[in-house]
Amino acid sequence: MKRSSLEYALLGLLRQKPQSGYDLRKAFASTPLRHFSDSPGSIYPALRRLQVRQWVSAAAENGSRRRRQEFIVTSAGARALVAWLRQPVTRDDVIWRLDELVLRFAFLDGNVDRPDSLRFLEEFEQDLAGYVHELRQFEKDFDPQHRSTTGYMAFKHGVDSYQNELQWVRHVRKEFAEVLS
Amino acid sequence: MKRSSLEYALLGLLRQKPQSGYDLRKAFASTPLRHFSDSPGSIYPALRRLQVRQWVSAAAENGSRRRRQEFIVTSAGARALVAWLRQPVTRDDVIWRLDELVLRFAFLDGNVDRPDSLRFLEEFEQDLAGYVHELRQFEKDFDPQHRSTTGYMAFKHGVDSYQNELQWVRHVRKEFAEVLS
DNA sequence: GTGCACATGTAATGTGTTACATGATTAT
DNA sequence: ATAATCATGTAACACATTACATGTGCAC
Repeated sequence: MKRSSLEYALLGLLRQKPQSGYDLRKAFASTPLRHFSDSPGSIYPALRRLQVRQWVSAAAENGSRRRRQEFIVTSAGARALVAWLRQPVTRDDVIWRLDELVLRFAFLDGNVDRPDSLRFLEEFEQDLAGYVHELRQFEKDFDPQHRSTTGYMAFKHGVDSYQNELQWVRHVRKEFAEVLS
Repeated sequence: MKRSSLEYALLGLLRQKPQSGYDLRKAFASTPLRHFSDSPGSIYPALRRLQVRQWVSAAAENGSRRRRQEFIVTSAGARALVAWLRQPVTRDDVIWRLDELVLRFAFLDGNVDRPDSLRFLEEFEQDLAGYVHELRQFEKDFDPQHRSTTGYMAFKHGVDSYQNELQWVRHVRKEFAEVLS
């Protein structure tokens, strides 16, 4: 069940617009975001996996003689994407897969309805707030003497990063809540 | 040459204090930070690799009859760690390996001198500032209509994250510069 | 005497990275 | 003509994850 986030990223992009592997590579290369490699060695095999799983289907384009295949998301693929988006947000997601949560957020639009989006953000905020609280607790308890200075600073910076993330989620959630009411 | 950051994380921790694989696992499990798994399947093989490369040496402990081996960093290992820390910071590091840069920062203490630390921070700030500028540029240029709303928000959030990171680096660099002068 | 923490490992699997490879079309 | 871009792929390699496996010492 646990698929790589690259596969979902491809699926999400293909939902927005059917395109070729090359197009997707360019999207990753030009979009300054999201840490997906534009190397053919990652994207083409991933597309192949999606195709085998029948989450996308390939249509050979013959507009030009140049070889090129566009991928489109099948209905099964769309269901899989929505299921991924609708998954409950867990504490582990917040700790280990924060990037994936942001990716899920990015694809909410057009794939799930507003109540679902709001629920996603509420869970996100809840778990993130809980984790930030834990980190603050840990920060208070531990003895700064035992750590190196830069080590301690790096730790505090980590906590601040999560705090910033939390502020963003709160802000976004409020926006969503307003529009809904 | 490109070693996994897990290996350097282990090396850095072992430099701070010789300890066993189990101790390191506990450190990863209890420290709420840095996304290293505490699974034996990652740590023990990594230690083995370090040992084969002679960056650490294992000393069997026989204080108790319980089996346990402590690892200590060899001089070659220490040199490798320092070489890793002293590497120039590149744009690619900033984009693809930000976490590794923070990890390097955490281990500066006790391994490189202040001028080297300062140089690290200067390069970090430079490259990060350049990248943030690029992102802002990209943000201005592209057409918000073509993207989904949440997609656009996620992008802006990404930029903000980098901006926050930059602020932190600037702040830390100033602290370091003051102490040095 | 049973369960828990200590302590170390291996095997299967999936997947990302890098490098290599091929060929078509367009621009200069 | 030749370089750049379009377009797709494979192979080798390293690595992380997960699950499984084994055994010791201590506390209750």
